Amino acid sequence: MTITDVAKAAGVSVATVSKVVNGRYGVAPATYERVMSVVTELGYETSLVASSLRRRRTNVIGVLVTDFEPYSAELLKGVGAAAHGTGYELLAYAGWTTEGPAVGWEKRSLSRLAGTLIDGAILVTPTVLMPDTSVPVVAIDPHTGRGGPSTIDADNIGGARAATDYLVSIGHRRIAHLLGRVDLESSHLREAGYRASLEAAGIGFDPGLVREGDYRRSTGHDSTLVLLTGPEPPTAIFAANDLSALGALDAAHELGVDVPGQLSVVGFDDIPDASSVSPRLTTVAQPLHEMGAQALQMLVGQLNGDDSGRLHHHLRSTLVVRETTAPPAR
Amino acid sequence: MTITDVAKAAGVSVATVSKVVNGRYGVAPATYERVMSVVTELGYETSLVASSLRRRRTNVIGVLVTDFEPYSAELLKGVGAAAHGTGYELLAYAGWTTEGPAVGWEKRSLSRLAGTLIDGAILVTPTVLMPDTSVPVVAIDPHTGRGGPSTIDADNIGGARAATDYLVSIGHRRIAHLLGRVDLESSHLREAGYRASLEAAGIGFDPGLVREGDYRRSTGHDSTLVLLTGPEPPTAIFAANDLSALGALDAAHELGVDVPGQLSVVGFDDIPDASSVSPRLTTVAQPLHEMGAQALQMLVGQLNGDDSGRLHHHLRSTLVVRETTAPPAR
DNA sequence: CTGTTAGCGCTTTCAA
DNA sequence: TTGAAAGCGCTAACAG
Repeated sequence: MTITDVAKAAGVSVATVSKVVNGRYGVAPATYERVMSVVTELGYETSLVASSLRRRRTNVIGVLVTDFEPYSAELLKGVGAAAHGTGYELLAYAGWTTEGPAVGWEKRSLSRLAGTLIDGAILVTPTVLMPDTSVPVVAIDPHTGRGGPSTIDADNIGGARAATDYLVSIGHRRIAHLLGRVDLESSHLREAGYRASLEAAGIGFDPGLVREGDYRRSTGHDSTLVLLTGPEPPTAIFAANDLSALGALDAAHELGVDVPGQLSVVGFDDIPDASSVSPRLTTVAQPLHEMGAQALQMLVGQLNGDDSGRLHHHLRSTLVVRETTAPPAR
Repeated sequence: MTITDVAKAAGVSVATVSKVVNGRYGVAPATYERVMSVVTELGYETSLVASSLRRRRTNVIGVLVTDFEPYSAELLKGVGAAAHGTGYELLAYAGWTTEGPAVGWEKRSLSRLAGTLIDGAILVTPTVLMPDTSVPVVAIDPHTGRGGPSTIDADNIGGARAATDYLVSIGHRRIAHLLGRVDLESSHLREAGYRASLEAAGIGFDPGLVREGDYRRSTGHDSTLVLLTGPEPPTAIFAANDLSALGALDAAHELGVDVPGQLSVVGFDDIPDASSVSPRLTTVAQPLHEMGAQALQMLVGQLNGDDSGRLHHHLRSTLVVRETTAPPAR
């Protein structure tokens, strides 16, 4: 079902059909009617691909993610809600298909889509700096806070500080940390918050208590297994995100370690699963919906030419105490 | 940054670059190296749009949704998880931008994307029957169970029956129902389950207790307001989905009606919000992740030519009793 | 082994 | 008011 089929059926040229479909001037009313009736009868819709190749704008905004996991799904809801009434449609693209290295996926995705399919992009957790992009871009939880595109993130260092402070306040001294993805700024900031808290409490930093977490459930699981079976296991774990915290919970369960009786666990993000697992996860909440919504608003602003320059929005993060934290067993 | 730029920089023809990039035979090693070095230096990636226009396959599967709301986001996670390792990339498209009628949105989206951008599509809650599609299609929670494409859904009638049976079992007699989207089969089935339960319990059907819910929070809210301020308010509400159930909770809260003390509420779907609101929502859980995963597997099967014909998978739904249900006040 | 050419579906000048 | 033709970026058939 192409424009050529419609043109043939209506007995006019392809160009005329294009004009009718796009509401251009210079078409006789009778012709307009005839073409339109054929269009509705055949159910023709202009191909996004073909028209985007020729045209400048598509009115489609791309949300580029590595994967559709809980974190990006939450952001997506926020982006989606904010997109209503803006006249833009949304296209979410998961561009990392296990082949090749994850680092740089957003460059590939953006190159493949920008300039043609999408008018602008929201990059979720991009891993590299992209100085020159062909379309407006807003990054959520980016590699680095400055120099690149406009960014949105939550208070990573403050959130991590609050989480660790809380663990200290209820009596923990041996507090482990599961690192995030080392290619993301958020990961370093959360570690920094963790360290700052220990230092403020006068607790010496023990490198043996810091392990990779990678923001992934399986990695969190594996590292926790190592931690708990070591000579001097921690009494609490602060994981750089909820997914790896859930992995820690998995490992504790596997070893028969009671949470929070023998081990406290704190995550970061507050994805939906955090409040539905049992026991419910204590975590640092980021306003994910709002972050998505603000990203969309910033991008639409840029697309509409509100030249407000590079923006960097920092949203608040708040500790949510649930059921995976308790004073250490003595 | 187009293929022409690369060709120019490498001093070869566009066709040669294409061959190198796509790993075709018939390129001298020296040429290959030179072109490749230019490609990496310039960071060139082939445009998905342009290549899809010319080529047959794109290795991209489209997930077509009206909107990124909790229900479709959960499905998306399941689809995403199942897509790993299949060699397909995922593209989720939200095609309904408030302009024009919602009914038929999937036809428009599919026409715009199919044949060029995507090799196959997963349609989430499609509203019309689509007899002839240009690409393989799997529908989740479709308009109608038979005759169209392959489908996935959960036990709607059994779930609704279980929900209403439970309300009856704890003593409710005046049980209202918030309808779903009338263009979806699931909505009718859930109403049928509700009615069957009433009949089995010997409770007369009262049309005044059935109101529109539309699967939306705001509609659920409005209808509940009407219900609760009427002459003979219900003691329980079975909403056709969680979103409208949350709307009912909003309304009850607004009127100072205690849930579950003065009003019981049951939803359907078990979206993440159901277990994180307060009080936590009693609901009928659908295995959303699994539904998404199965949809992807079915579609990949079709794309790979496993001609197993039209499939119709029915998954189980289970009542999850939480905190919004209690015996009626006397 | 390399380049020329045609064409995917569409929009947009520009002539007729 | 209409249509012919060029071209968006790319791939594939075919010459050279």
